Amino acid sequence: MQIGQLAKQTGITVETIRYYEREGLIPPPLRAANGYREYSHTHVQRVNFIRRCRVLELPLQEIKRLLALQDNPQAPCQEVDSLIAKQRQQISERLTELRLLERDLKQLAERCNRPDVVSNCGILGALESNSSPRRPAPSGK
Amino acid sequence: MQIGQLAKQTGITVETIRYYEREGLIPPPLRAANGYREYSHTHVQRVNFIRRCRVLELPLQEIKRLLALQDNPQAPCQEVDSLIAKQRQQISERLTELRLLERDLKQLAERCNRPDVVSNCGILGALESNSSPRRPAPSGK
DNA sequence: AAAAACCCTGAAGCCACTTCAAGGTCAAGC
DNA sequence: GCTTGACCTTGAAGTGGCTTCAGGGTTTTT
Repeated sequence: MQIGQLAKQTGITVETIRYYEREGLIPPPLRAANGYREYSHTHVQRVNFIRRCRVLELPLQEIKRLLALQDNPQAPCQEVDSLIAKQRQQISERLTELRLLERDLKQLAERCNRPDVVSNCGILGALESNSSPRRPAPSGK
Repeated sequence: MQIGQLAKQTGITVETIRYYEREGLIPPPLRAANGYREYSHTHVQRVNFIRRCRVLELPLQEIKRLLALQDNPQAPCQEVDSLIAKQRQQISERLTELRLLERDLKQLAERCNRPDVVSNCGILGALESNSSPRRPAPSGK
C-alpha cells in the first residue's frame, strides 16, 4: 500500500503521515524499488490509533508513550489511566477558562454604543481603561 | 522608564515587550545614550491595552487592527464590534468542542479495568478499535 | 509522447512567545 | 579600582503540530 492509500484509509494527510514518521510515532516502512514507502495493515492500525488520540487532543509526546506501552503488553496500565486523567484535568481547566472568557466577551459586546465612531466606542473604551486587573482596593494593610 | 520598569507595571515580560515592538504593536521608543529603551506613559497604556486584549485571547493581528482604529478616532466602530463578535463566536465553538471532548474522555476513563496490565487495558483497547469514526452503517443510499 | 497524478526530500512558514548565546552598562560594596 | 550583580542589548533557535513550498523523480492515463 502506498502512502496516498494509507492517507485515504485513515483520513490523515500524506504530509502528516510523513511528519509522524519523522517524529518517530510510526516506524519507517519498507521501500519499494523506486523509493516509495510501502505500508502494511499494522501501519493502518497505528495511524488510526494516533488519529483517535489526536481527536482527544493528546499531545504527540503522550501518544508516543501510549504506543510504547502498547508494544509492552505486560506493563501495568496505570500510566495509561493517569495520562487520560491528566488530559481530562487539562480539558476541564480550559473549559473553566473559556466559560469566563465567554462571559467577559459578552459583557464587552454589550458596551457597544450602536453604530458610532471609534472615539465614542464603548468597547474600545473598556479595553483602554484599567477595568480588567483592578486591584482589590488598597486597604490599610 | 526602562523596559524592566514597564514590564513590572504591566505584567508583561521584557522579552514579550521587545517581541511586540518587533511585530509592530508598540512604536519603537526613544533610546538613552547607552542604547537602552526609554518608555513613556503612553507606552504603559499601549502595553496594558494589548494585555487586556490578549486576556480575551484576541490574536495579535486583530489587536493590531484595534490599535490602528484607536489612532483614527473618526472611523466607524463597526469593525470593533464585529471583531469582538467573531471572537465570541470562536470561543463558543471551542467550548462546544471541549464539552464533547470532556464527555468522550470521561467515557474512556470509565473503561479502565482497575490496576491491571496493558494487554487487558480497557482504555488502550478502546483506542485501538475502530469505535470513534464509525461510519453511519451503509444504508441503501 | 505528453499530461496528470502520484511519490520523494528538505526547508520554511504559522502563532505567540520563550530560551539561549554572547555580550555591553551601571550602581554598590570592598 | 575592581569585582559582583542586576540590568540592558542583539540575533538566532526552540516550542507544537502541522502546512506549504520548491524542486525534483516515477507511474499511469490519454
